[in-house]
Amino acid sequence: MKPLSGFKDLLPCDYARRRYLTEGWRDIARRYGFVEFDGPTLESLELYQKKNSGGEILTQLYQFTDRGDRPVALRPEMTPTLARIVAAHDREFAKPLRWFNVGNCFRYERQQRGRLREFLQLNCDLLGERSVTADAEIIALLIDQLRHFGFGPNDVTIRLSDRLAWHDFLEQFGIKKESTTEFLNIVDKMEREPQEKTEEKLAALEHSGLTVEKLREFMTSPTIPVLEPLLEELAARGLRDFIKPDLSIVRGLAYYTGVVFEAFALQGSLRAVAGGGRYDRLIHDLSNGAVTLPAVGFGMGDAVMLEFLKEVPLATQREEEFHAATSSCQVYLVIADEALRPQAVGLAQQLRDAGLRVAFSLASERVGKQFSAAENGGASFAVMIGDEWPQLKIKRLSTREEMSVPQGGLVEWLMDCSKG
RNA sequence: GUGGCCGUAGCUCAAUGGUAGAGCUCCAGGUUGUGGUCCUGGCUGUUGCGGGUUCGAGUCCCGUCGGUCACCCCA
Repeated sequence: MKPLSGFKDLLPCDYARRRYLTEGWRDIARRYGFVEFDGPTLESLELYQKKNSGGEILTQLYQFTDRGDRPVALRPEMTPTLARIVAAHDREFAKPLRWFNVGNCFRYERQQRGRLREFLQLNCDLLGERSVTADAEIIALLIDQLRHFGFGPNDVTIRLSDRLAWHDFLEQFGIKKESTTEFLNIVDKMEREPQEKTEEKLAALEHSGLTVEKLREFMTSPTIPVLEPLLEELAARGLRDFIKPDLSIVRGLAYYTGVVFEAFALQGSLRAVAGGGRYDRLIHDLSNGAVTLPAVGFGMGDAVMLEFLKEVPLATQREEEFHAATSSCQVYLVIADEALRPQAVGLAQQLRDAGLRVAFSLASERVGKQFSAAENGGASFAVMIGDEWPQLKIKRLSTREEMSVPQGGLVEWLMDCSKG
């Protein structure tokens, strides 16, 4: 029996990789004062159909009717759940809210490398602040997440856009509000489609005097006025190198109202590793107008990140250092004389009480095999318990150097070493 | 959801339609207390699954499941 397509069994080595990722996510989110929350994996279908998510994501829902005939869906993303929770508890928290979540999400789509049907996503959201400082804070957090894992401006870039720029543009050319989504879709596909196709689509739209040339001219203009304050603040943080203003980024989700951005991998097979934007109306709409709370946030998926980590040398190196530091065993007790097993387990207990990760052979085994097991488990030290008792021979496995320590001083000796 | 490629031992892969193999891993040894190299030996398969063609199918055909790439879109 295999797991379903798009779902994964996580063996210990897979889970170690996941832990590396999620511990990094949490660490950096907390540096920005973000607190972790969670919500249900299963939600009412209605939460996603209130014209909030919109587009593609609705066709990818894992949806079904539960035993009580309720239409339900596994969450495809965290934002609607967050919006629902925040709308319900609005009065309980001082603003702004800095909330994050690491949770599994589900989308029914064809699996590919970096894309699964169940995946883990980091979500960071800043709620209750309308100004550009919140946008900057969120984007800085996103960049610091990436920097933490060893990615630099040559590995990843934040493509930044703003839907407000497009709203002005639409007005200028007399394109109706109802056609906004359709128009942004054309923009989204422009760089992937031949010009004739774009012209054709544009012609089908009601407008006054808009041409592909004018559209292109607008998109390639050297400065985008609405983005300037945000760019300035990011520059003040020293993060400007990561940013590439790009009006072709419009994002698929319907609820975005202002700034939108995507973190794009420059190395390897170009992919979006994270994405987000401002959604000032979602909470208002979801609560039927009861709560109005501007918000900005982003999501970052584990499947893409774990692939990306393998493609950038510095990122790979950092991950390996993590795994070395968190190996399942630091100290391996080699029981050379089976008669001393009681003393050995006593030592193991002392070492474990002191917080060290300790392993030893459970069966009588040749010394060579025990050293092999020590090596295998990633131990830094092997401690020989044998003829020398009550002296112990300690061997540093990386250098093969050996030293002698009395059994009473072992804990202290190892604690000193593990500090250094 | 659409199209292409792939599926053989735990892993990576061989095998002009004619007896299913190699390397790595793993296990056991290389005389009684030392691991990452070395030497010897050993285990492992309903060739993803189900049909069909054929004297004979891992190989050809159909279906199905899984993987992968592109499209779509995105985490």
